[in-house]
Amino acid sequence: MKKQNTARRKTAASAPPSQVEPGTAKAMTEGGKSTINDVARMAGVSKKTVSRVINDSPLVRPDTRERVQALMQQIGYAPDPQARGLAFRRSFLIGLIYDNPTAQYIVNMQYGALDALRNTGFELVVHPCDSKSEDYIQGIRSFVQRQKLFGVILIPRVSEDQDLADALREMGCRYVRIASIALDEPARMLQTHDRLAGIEVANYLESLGHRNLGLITGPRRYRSSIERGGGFIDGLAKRGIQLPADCAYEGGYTFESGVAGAEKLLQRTPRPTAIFACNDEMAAGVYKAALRMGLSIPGDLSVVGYDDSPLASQLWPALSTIHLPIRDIGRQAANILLAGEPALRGPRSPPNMAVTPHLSVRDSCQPPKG
Amino acid sequence: MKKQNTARRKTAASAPPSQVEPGTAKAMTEGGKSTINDVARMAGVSKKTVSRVINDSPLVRPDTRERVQALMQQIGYAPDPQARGLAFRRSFLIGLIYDNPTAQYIVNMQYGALDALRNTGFELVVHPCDSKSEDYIQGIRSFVQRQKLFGVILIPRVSEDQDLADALREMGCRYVRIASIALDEPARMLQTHDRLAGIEVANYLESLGHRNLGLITGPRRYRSSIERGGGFIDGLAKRGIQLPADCAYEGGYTFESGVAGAEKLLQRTPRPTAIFACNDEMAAGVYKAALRMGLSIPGDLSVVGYDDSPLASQLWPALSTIHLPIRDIGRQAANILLAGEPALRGPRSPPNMAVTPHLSVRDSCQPPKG
DNA sequence: CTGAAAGCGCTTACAG
DNA sequence: CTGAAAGCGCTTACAG
Repeated sequence: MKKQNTARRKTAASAPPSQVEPGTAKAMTEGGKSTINDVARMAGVSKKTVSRVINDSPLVRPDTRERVQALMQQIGYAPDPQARGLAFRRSFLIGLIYDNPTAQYIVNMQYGALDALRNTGFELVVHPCDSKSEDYIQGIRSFVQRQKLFGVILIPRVSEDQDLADALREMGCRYVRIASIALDEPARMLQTHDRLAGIEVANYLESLGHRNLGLITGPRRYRSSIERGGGFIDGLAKRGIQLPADCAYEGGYTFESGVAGAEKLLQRTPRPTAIFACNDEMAAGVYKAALRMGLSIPGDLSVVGYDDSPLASQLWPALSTIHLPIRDIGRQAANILLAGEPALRGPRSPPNMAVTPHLSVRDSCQPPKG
Repeated sequence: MKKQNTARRKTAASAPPSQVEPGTAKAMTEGGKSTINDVARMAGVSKKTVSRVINDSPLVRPDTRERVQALMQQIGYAPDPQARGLAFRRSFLIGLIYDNPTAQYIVNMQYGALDALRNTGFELVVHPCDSKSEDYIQGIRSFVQRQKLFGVILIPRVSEDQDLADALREMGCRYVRIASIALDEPARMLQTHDRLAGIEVANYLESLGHRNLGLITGPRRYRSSIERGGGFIDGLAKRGIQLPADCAYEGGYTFESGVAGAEKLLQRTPRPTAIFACNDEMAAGVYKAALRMGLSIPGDLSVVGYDDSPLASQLWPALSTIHLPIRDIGRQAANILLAGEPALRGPRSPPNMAVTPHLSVRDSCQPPKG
């Protein structure tokens, strides 16, 4: 057997890649996909050696590795993720866990994660959930265990739940949390720095000359809301403007809450000349309230949103808003999860760099009248 | 061995479910998940019998089945999808394949599919693609084969590609096509009847008194565009109104194309008093163009959209639009895929009923002036 | 650096 | 109706 292997090896090594023995080549083309056994037989090595090549083990002679790799390439062999997973006791699936944010956010995050996963042999499994439900962590737990997930990506608001993170860690499940501040160790975090963006909005509106400002935040239980609104308030304070308590309204990140918030804020005397809504949906609500009251944007009221969703450029006038590179965030999150994974096949996606939100200026702001 | 099994069986059968032998129970709790072997041992049957219970084979005595089922329930046993998949030569994954429609559409479709998949042991893997790219079918082909997908759900525009459907059929991969008309046999189709919706819009606007109408369609290569626009034209014709050729504009389902289309249409004499845009994004573009020209909605111009995206209710005035039960469509599509699958675990989702779009009337239309 | 044996947790023939 | 054997396509110890 060993002799035969050696003999075959020589044949294969001296022959150009296109001249594989016809019989063997046929055996693999007709039955559908080829297996590790086909590769081993054709390369004249044991399947264990092929396995080592697949998994980038250093314990393979360079020329053996090259030969096997060329052969795999040639016959289009790719290891079966299920078989590999069964032996590894884990799958090659990555879960994307989220709780009801905006559709555009989710879809872009998916695109980004898939950018990083392309040609790695990993796939993305989506798992929406309801973080307000009593037993949602149990649902995630069984999802992770049943599928033996390689890891999960956590999006706000679930990413902010420490109980969930603890549960995952206890189960030995890798995870990355996408959140506005560092809630976890760096290897498990991707920060979006929402506070900086809030400060930038404050600076922008102050520099336009606005002194009477309004703020519509998201729900208090969202860390992002606290950071965005807090950054705004701090930014104003640094420039000598104290935002009165009745100039901040707690919204719910929904269109309707934006309408309600604007109606409340615009009744105040003096009337605010600019409003920062902590997401675009609420900013659209501000548009509705203002237009209904006969106020023009930006003539009578400047508005700034957050997210740069498609909505922002589809409103009229187009909304100035904080742009978040969500797709890139998704890519980086998946990258962090895969970092140091030897079983990776194919090229890696570009390296990670700090994520920074920035203001995208459109047509919804101008200096206040008079 | 056989005797021992019989003896054990009696013990287990006579003991209440809560009194499993401590030793055995412990063996399964400590090591993490229990396997088919644990269940077999504890139930005093062979693993093959347990397998039969799992797969709902009729070749099991009712009382044996019940006993095994109770035990599985009690110890929280669930078969490993990877091992099962390896033996079955297919996975328990369902692919959602789509090409760039609106985010809300995709996300709702995912929710719907997951509604049907909940507690079935199947998971949803997302796979966006680019149907304009030369080799996108090859990409899908390798995705399907690599993951040995159980089946795929095809969303417009990829669902309309006959080459893709042929490729999947040839590979023996189940699929469901979501499309406006019957492109395939019923077991592989879910119709959305876009033509009916187009007719409904025509009837509605005609009944309000509009006689000068404008139409902004999607791209010609989208079947949905042809159906929506065609239905509109036919509906008008049935009521005695011929839509002049220069009153129909081919858009691209994008905001910008809506702006461009409206600008073109509104230059015409007599000016249209109502415009039907074949999706909400383009309708938002019509808003922008009209407002910029100083026309009020609905005072000077009535507008109808299609999709009932969040955008529709966030515009001001709120947009009247065709509502599509997308989540339900997703659920039904997954249901069709799973139909007749014996390996299903857990309760099925509600049965399928015809999907019908309907007009959701809001504030963007009124009778024409004068 | 390389390989033969055993095993991951299930299932499909094949017997009874 | 039930079970023992072999196998799905990989990997992990264990030898050499």
